[in-house]
Amino acid sequence: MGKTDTSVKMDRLNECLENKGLKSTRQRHFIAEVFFKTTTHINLEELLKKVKRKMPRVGYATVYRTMKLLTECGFAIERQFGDGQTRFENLPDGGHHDHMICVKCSKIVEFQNQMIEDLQIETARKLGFEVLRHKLELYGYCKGCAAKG
Amino acid sequence: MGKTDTSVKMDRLNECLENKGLKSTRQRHFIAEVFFKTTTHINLEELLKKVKRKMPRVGYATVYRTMKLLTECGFAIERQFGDGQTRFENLPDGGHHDHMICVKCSKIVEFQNQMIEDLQIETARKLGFEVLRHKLELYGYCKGCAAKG
DNA sequence: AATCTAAATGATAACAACTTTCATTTTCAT
DNA sequence: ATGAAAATGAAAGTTGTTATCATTTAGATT
Repeated sequence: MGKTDTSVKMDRLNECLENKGLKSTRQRHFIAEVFFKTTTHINLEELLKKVKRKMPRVGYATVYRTMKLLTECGFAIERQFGDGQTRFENLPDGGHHDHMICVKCSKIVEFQNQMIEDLQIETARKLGFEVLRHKLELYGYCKGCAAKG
Repeated sequence: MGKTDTSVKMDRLNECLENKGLKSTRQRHFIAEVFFKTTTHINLEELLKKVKRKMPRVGYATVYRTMKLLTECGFAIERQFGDGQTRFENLPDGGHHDHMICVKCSKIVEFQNQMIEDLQIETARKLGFEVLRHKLELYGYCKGCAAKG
């Protein structure tokens, strides 16, 4: 068994810090580590809580700044699902994906459809736009909630 | 020449107010009128400014409440493009549309592609989701900005 | 037309999430 | 070990949104 996914990311992060001339601190490392292990769309409050379990003295500002850094370095993606909170998600290994959000139970399901992506680029091109990134969210009822009513 | 688009909407708004047992006030009428005439994705601050030009005593809260009402009644759609502000857009006559946002000059272009919409519904269905509404935003360079570099 | 009552308004306070500031602590090159 | 530059943590400041409350107004009822 080789290196874990998280430890590979940690190496890449250290590299990134060095390139930017930033210092390698215990807090940054630990916050990044905790974040890399998440699989949900976590907000700062929740992430801070997780971090504090092992490093109780860490403040909100440090988590905020670290996530800003991880976003800049391309490790995290910021998402806003309309509830007024910014959520962070790990850059998915399997490339970009989109989201379906259940308006009843708030379940978030990820999906990917290459044909939609291609059509987006094509549609944009016709209008003279060059697409860098996009955001697609489907709101509706998940299987369970649709069944109930 | 018949009724203007705005005056038709005003009639429908009055009907809607009556149905809800709400009062028909000068402020509500004027704010709605100003909003109906906009073609951009306006935020509350900007809308308030426009309203104050003719009714200087109107407060932020009234504009806020009126837009909430117009959204409930289906006259306006709330949009969030990630800059931390809620923007309002008139319900388009030609049905739903999506947005392309230039990351350089902030230009917003609207577009519509039925095939993308169909694919969304189809993709969702495969995952047991029933789509009520969606949000699709393409971020990139507009014609002008792409040309400049 | 005057009166009444519930609703709307406008000023302002409260709130929530995000961002900055600054004194203190830590990293890391010397 | 030492010192300069950067990071941290606590707290204050921002910004946009929402709620509160005394006053005003719409519209029904005398």
